Amino acid sequence: MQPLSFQIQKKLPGALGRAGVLSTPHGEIQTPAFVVVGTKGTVKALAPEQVASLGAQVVLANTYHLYLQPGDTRVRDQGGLHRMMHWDKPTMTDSGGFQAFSLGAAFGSNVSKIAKGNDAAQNSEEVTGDELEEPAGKLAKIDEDGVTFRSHIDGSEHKFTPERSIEIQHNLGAEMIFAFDECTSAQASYEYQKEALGRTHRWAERSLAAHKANGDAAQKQGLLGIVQGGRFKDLREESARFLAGLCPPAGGFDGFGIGGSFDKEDMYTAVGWVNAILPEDKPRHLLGIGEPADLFGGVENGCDLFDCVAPTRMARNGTIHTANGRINIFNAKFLDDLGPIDDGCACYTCSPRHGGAGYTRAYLAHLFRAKEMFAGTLASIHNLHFIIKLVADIRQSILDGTFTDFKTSFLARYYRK
RNA sequence: GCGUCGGUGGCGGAGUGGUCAAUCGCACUUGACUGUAAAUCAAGCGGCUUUAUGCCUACGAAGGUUCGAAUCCUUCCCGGCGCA
Repeated sequence: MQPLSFQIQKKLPGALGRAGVLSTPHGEIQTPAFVVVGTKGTVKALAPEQVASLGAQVVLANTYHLYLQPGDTRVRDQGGLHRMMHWDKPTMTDSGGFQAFSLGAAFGSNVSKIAKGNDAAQNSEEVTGDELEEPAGKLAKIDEDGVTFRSHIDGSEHKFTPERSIEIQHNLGAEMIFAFDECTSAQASYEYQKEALGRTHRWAERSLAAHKANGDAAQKQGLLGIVQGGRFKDLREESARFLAGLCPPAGGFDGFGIGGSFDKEDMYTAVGWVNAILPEDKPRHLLGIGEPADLFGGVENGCDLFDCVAPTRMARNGTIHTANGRINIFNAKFLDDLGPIDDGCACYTCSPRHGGAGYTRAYLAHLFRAKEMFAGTLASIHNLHFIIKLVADIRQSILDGTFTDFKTSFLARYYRK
């Protein structure tokens, strides 16, 4: 009995994209879908009912964070992630592999997992390996066995191995869990990416073995293996082949994650390299990606699921998605703007009610400047609605056979200058 | 009226003879944010330009001392407090 089953409904002609349905023990997910991030067992600033009302189908929490706080056994003893946070739809947990990056190579710097322009290692002669660039004070150290973290909360030391990550994820109880991997920096050299990839593959085998060793959990939770390889075609393809090879007809991974770093310019191409190789009948989750253009590119190149902190983080920081592009609600011009946040949007924040229009830009500008908590709530509702609906609309356009037209018109409007 | 303390950039508040266009905080302006270390972070914030170890104007006002003053002296104006 497999915990996850994936049915493709319609494919995008001449491309890797598809619309489908992913069945889980907590219900179905219509794919492509945007997964809302709720790192610590809550989508920041929102009640679960609000998250559900936005059309969210899945929430992703984080292994490292919940292990530290409140502790995975406490989550288990509260009935698991669903019951603890009052979310009865599907959930996922990330393995903690991203924290190997964010608390390791990226700690104390501005490096993103997306390389832009001159960020890439080939343009930086300084970067020849992992050690040279590592910032002082970083909180994660990687070795063959796993990652040693110092808690960002109290500095205490903790070690994650593949086996430990899976055990914690079993305790948390999401129906989709991830293999423990090493998320690398976009600034890492080819040599380092190759070395890290080998490690990630060995960790994938260990994660899979640890998962299958717990027969009870393996019945209820699906394990997704994570493809790495940075922005290098040969490494990405090697990774996809390796993980696919761990999937005999009767077992193996229940789906795949595509993680790590990319060049902004050809992220979609890189995703396509991988998805051309991964088994077609299992879901593919593009980890940590959620810009509108990237969602189109990811879907077109065969991804079914996306999660990203961007909608909620940007919302809390005052950047708001509109059909005509992003706005920064802090800009002085919005202080007296009595117009809607995003004309035509149907979210709670934008919807007319009480005999009037939705909340105005001027009101949000005020709430943000006044540091009122409701600002983050209203903006998070809007941004999440925007992105969730975008992915749902992309899905519908695949079913309708209008994907290309939809993509062209949406992007032209959103990114026009 | 007498005494006393004080008047610094939008606000609060450092500075008490040179390295001061003036620490810092707030406010303001603009950016950034892609498996959340993030309701965070970064830059700017007197004027001008050839954007510079540049020029000008500035620390209540006016004079003065000094090579040099936000910093010292004198007078005036304004405010707090105390005494009448």
